Amino acid sequence: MKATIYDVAKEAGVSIATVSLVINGKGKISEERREEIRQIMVRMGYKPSMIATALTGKKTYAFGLLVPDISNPFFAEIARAVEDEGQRHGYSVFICSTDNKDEKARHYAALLQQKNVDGVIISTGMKELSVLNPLLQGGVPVALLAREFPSVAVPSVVVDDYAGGAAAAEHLISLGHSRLAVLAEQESISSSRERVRGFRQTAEAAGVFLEPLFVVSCGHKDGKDRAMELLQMKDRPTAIFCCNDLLAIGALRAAKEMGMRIPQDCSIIGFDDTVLASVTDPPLTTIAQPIEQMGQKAVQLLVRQIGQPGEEAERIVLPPSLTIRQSAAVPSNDSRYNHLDEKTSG
Amino acid sequence: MKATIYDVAKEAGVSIATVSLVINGKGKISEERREEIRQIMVRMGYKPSMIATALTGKKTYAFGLLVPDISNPFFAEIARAVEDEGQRHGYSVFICSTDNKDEKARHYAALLQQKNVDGVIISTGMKELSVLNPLLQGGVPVALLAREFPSVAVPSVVVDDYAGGAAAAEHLISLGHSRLAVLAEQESISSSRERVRGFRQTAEAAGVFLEPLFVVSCGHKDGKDRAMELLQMKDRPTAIFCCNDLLAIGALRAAKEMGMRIPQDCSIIGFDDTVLASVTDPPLTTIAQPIEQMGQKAVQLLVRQIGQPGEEAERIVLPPSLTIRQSAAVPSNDSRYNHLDEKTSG
DNA sequence: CTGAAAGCGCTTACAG
DNA sequence: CTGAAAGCGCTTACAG
Repeated sequence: MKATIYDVAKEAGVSIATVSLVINGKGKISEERREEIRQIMVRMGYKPSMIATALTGKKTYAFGLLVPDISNPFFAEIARAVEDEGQRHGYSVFICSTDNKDEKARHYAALLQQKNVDGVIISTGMKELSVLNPLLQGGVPVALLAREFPSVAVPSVVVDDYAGGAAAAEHLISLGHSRLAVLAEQESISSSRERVRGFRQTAEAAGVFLEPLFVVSCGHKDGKDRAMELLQMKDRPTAIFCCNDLLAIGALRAAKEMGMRIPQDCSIIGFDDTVLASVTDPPLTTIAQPIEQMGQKAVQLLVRQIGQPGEEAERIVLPPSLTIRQSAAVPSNDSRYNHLDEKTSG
Repeated sequence: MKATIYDVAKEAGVSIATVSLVINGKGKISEERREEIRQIMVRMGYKPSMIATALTGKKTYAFGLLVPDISNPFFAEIARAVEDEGQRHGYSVFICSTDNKDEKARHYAALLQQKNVDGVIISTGMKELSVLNPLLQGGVPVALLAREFPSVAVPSVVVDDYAGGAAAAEHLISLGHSRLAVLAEQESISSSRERVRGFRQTAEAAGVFLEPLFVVSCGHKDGKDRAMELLQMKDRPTAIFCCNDLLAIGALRAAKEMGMRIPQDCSIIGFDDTVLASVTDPPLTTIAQPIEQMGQKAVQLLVRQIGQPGEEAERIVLPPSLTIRQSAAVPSNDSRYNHLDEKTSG
């Protein structure tokens, strides 16, 4: 069997208390003894059992990461950042894919509590408070990542969605577009609403108003269909702002199926800047989220909370940035799809 | 604080032993008492602490998943499959990205052992046995997923790499290609070697021999560069078999940068069939791995081992399948890139 | 049918 | 400078 603290104590001819003290670098023990015991530990291949350590009231050095789906590239990248930063602070992470279902989220939250995790990072959408509340009441530190829940004071890190939407609008308008459309996520997703709001207000400030019919929200799978409807309207938009890259890819496909060329016949701009964006054809111009930084900040918030519970809930807002690739360009008038008047800027 | 078994015992007026028995559905306890105690548990919101449970010699209901990088779509999809099947059996999973570095793998392996996980699924490349051995010697159940380590008897699930390579060759040859190239992964990756072997032998059996210069192995980042070199050779290949989708994407880019059209000027075929494959332009024809099934089988192997240690190490080989999209086609002679004799079949 | 007691592998006051 | 003892929240024989 694996060596326990008793084995090394016996081997060293001391009590387990002494061994415990050297493990934790505590107490006043002669440096010689300390070193001697350390040697014995490595010789015996002794590693303290973290579960015993945890039972004794200390931490489990594990936390949970709730995401909609770990196989979604955005969350996979988030997970990597969280894992690395967690590791840096000594934590392991449990992955929990919820498919954005409150029920699954609740189930995972309860499970994580039973496992006595030191905290949980929530990056999944939640309709109800019923997933957050048990955690909060159980005194489990929580940090929100790329998600918010207005009514509760929980530390969170988000990208400035409004600014992201604004940047998209600015780019499109500077390119000379004036018939703008938006492919949004479900109404319930606050980040998506903010992106649309930023996009709309910035466009309007520039004198470009969004046709109500041109702003549509999509479910998980119907991005392509919605985009196609958009592109089939008369006086169709010359540019589409998509609230995430997956949606943008749907739009790309819709356009391709209709025989349109991107960006000549229609500009498309995405949001997130995951691997996918660099791989599509054409590569996506998109609003980049600082994914790595977001993951890092989230675990830092969580770790701070674990260290000093009851701290004030900080809210970190990170700036997005525009990544220009090739899916957005100056609108052209010579395409067979542009049979309408276009006020092309300079 | 959270309720403990003592709290519910007191509330129910029984001993903690009795409560424990009803928790575990053991012992002979009158159905009324049992039910009464159950009610009390739900009323008090009592959930047994899994860490105490684990200390008592039972399981932690957690296992580790070692992958090169969770943000790599292939492994992200693997992780999702593993998570779901794990969940189905009552296990949570720790993610561990190793970047294919033995040192990181060893570190994670040791950590997982300290955390007393019930097992670990290894899906990361390892150069040395030094990562596997401590686990094996520590009696930690292990299952290999999409990776093998010849010299040790560990349950594993892999795709039939040879057959995958063969399928790629068959497809390309049936399309009429005769100047075939291969973009392989590092020599050390056994699955890649097998794919190349299957590809080569099948081609040769059909009378098509691979130019030695046309078989190159790439590191993590230089797929595009290697592909470009390939495409710049005189008598350049008309088709490239890439040992994973990422490499194929590199080849796609190389071709695009050189002004070549895919598949008209060169056919490209990948391996894996992750999300990426369906998003590129043109969408990738690729050899699909049954990712979900692989993940499921791996956890089943692991769970079986946890249940009955010392079982014989089973090796499960799953068949790959060809997913035809648009990156491979009949070689054309009219391209400016095809200035050379081509024996185009039928 | 149910309780007392030991034990899992640690940590932490408390003595000395 | 170091040890004896209690305790973390459970499970498991062993009695009765």
